[in-house]
Amino acid sequence: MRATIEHVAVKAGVSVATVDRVLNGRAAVRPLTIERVEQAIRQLNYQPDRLAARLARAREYRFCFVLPEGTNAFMIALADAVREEARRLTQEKIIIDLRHTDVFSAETLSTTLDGIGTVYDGAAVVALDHPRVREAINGLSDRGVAVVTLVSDVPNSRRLHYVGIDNASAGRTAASLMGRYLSGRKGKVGLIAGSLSLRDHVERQFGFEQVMLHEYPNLSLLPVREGRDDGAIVERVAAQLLNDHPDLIGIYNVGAGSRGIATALEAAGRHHEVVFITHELTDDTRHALVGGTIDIIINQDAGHEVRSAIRVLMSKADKAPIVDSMERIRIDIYLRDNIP
Amino acid sequence: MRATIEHVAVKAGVSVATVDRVLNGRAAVRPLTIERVEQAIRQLNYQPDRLAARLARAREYRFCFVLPEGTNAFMIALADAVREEARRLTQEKIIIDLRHTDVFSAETLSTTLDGIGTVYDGAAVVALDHPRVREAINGLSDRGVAVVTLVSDVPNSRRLHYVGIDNASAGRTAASLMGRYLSGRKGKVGLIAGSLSLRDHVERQFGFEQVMLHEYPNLSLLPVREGRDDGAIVERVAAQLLNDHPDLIGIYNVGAGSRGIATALEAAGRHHEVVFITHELTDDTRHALVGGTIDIIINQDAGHEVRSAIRVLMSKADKAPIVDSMERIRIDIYLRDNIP
DNA sequence: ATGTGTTTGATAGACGCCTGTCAGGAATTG
DNA sequence: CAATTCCTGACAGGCGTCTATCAAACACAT
Repeated sequence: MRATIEHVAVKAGVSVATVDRVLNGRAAVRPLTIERVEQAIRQLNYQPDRLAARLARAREYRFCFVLPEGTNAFMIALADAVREEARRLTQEKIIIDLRHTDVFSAETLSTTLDGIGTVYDGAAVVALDHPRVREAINGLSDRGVAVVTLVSDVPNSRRLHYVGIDNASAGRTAASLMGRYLSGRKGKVGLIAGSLSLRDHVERQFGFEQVMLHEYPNLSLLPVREGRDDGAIVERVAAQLLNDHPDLIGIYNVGAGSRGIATALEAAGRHHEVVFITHELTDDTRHALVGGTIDIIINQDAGHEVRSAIRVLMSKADKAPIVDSMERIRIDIYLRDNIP
Repeated sequence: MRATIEHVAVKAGVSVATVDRVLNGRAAVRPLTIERVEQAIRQLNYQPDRLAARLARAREYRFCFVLPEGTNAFMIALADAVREEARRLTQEKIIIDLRHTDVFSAETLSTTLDGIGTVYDGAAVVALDHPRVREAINGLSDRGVAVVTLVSDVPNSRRLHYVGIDNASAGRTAASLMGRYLSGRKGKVGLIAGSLSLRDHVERQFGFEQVMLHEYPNLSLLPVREGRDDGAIVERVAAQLLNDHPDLIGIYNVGAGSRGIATALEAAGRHHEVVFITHELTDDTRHALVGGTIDIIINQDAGHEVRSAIRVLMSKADKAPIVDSMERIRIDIYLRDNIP
C-alpha cells in the first residue's frame, strides 16, 4: 500500500490540513512542525499521487507554441504535430495554443513573445538567437511563464530547457558520412545554408566544417551559399554551384529547400555522382532519397520534440523533476533502407 | 468544458448508472438504450477521464518482463531500464516484475511463460521464434495476459504487439553503409552472427545479404560464422576470419560480443582498413567507436523499448487505443560524431 | 489580565469516475 | 392475470488530493 497524506499526518502527529500546508506552502507553519512533517514524509517515502492531485486541482494547463510562419515543410510538420498533441491532450486538461510569427525578425518575434500573457503556464519557442529575443524570453520567464526553446536554442537566456538535437553534432555527423562516402575521391564539397540567423543552421555548418577541414583533406570545402530556405532560390544557388564547379562531388544542405537542389542535380544529370546530404524527412526529401538523388537525410522527429516540450513544461508546472534521458532528442539518420 | 458522464446521461435521457453500464459492460442494457447512450457520447465527443478512472478503480497493474539471463551487455541495459521504469512507476500503481530465463531454450522459456499466472495484466518477452514458445505465448494471451514481444518478434503468435526495431531494415542499413564506406574498393566482407535461433539476428542477416548481393558486386560476402554472442568465442572466430582472408575489408556483427572482434582487429593491426559495423551501444562498443575500431553502431534504445512496451500493455489494460507513430522504435545510427 | 496575532485541527465539498445495492418499473412468460 | 425475469434509476461510499472556512489552542506584547 502506498502512503497517503493521511498516513503522513498520523505519523507526524498533525492533521492532514497541516501536511497539506507544508506540501503546498499554503500558510505559515511553525518550523518545528514542518520538520516533523518532512521527516514523516521521508520515513514513509510518501509521494503525492499525481493523478489525484491533478484531478483535485481541476486545473487547466495552458501552453503556447510559437512557430515560424511560412511554408517550410519541416515547420509545417512541427505545427501538425502540435495540433495533433493538442487534440490528444484536451482530454487531460491541457490546452495548447499555436501562434505563427516571423521568427526571422527579432523585432516581430520579441513583440510576439512580449504579448504572451501570464494566462500561459509555459511557452515553446522556435527562436532566433538575438539580444532582443533573449530579453523577451527572460521577460516571459520572469513573469512566471516557463519557456523552452524548440529546434533552435537561445543559450544564456533564462529558458528552462532546450528541446532539439545537438546541431553541431549533426553537422559533424553529416561531414563524417560525406567524407566516408567520398573516400578515395578528390573534389569539392558545397554547403548551402538557409538563413544564418537561426542558431541551428550556424551550428550545423560549424560542425560540418570542423570535421571536413580536419579529417578529409582530399575534399575541398567551398564557401557557404545562402538559399534562404526557399525552394526557388535554393535551386538557383545549386544550379550555379554545379555550373561553377564541374568537380563538385558533394553537397550538404543545412536548411530547407532540398527539393530545389534535387531538381538542379537531376537537371544537370549529376545526381548519381554527387553525394547529397540534407536535413529533415519530408515528402520531398523522402521521395528524393528513395529515388537516389539524396543519399542521406538527417532528421529530428517533430512529434518527439513536441511531446518532449510538453512533458518538460508539464513537469515544471507540476514541480516534478524531468528525466533527462527521456528528453534527449536524437539525431535520426535515414538511408533509403530505413525510412519509416 | 469537457463532457462528463453526467452530461452524457442527461443528453441520452438516462441515468449515470446506465451510462456506466454501457461504458463498462457491467450489466445487461437494452439495445435501444445502448444506442441512445452511444449517440450521446458521439454527439458530445465524450471521452472518459483516464486519470479519474484510474483513481477510482484504485487498481494495480502488474506486468512481467521476461529477459534472457546472462551477461550480454545489451540485455543488462534492458534489465536496468526495466528496473528504472519499475521504480518510477510504483507511484502510478504499476508493478513490474522482472524474470530472467534461458531464452535460447524453447523448453525453458515456454515453461517460464506457462508459469506466468493470471495475476499479471500483461507480459513483455524477449522470445525465441519456436512452435513451443508460440504456443506458450498464445496460452498466456488466451488466459487474458496480454503479451508483447520485445526486441525479437514471434510472428503468427497471438502477441498483442511487437516492440523493437525492424531488423531486416537494420541489416539493409548496415549493408548500405558498408557498401558506401567501401565504395571503389574490392574485397571480402564477413558476417558474424550470435545464435541463429533468435529471429532478430536472422532478419538482420537476411537484410544485409539482400542489399550486399544486389547492390555491391565489388564486395564478396563470406559465409556467416557463428559467435554465440560470447566475447571469447567471437574473438576466436574473428581472428580466424582475418587470418583466412587477408583481403577482408568489412565486418558486420549481427549479435553481441563486439569486444572480441575489436580485439582481434587491433591485434591484427587491421582496425583502420577494415570497416566494422555492429549493433548495440554499450560501454565497449562506444569505446571502440571513439577509438576508431568500430565505424558504425546500429542501436535500439533500451529505455524507449521498455517504456513503449509498458505503454502498450497499459493501453490494453485500459482498453485505450495505442498510437502507432509513438510506438515505432527507431533504428539509431551512431557514428563517433553523434554518440550521446 | 486583556487583546492581538499566529498556528493548528476538523471538516465539508469538490474533481470525475467506479462499484455495489436496492427498489421500482417494464417487458416477458405461462 | 399473476409471476417472473429483465432494465433502469437513485444513491451512497470511495479513490487521494486540493481548497476553503471556522473554531480552538497557543504565544506574545501591552
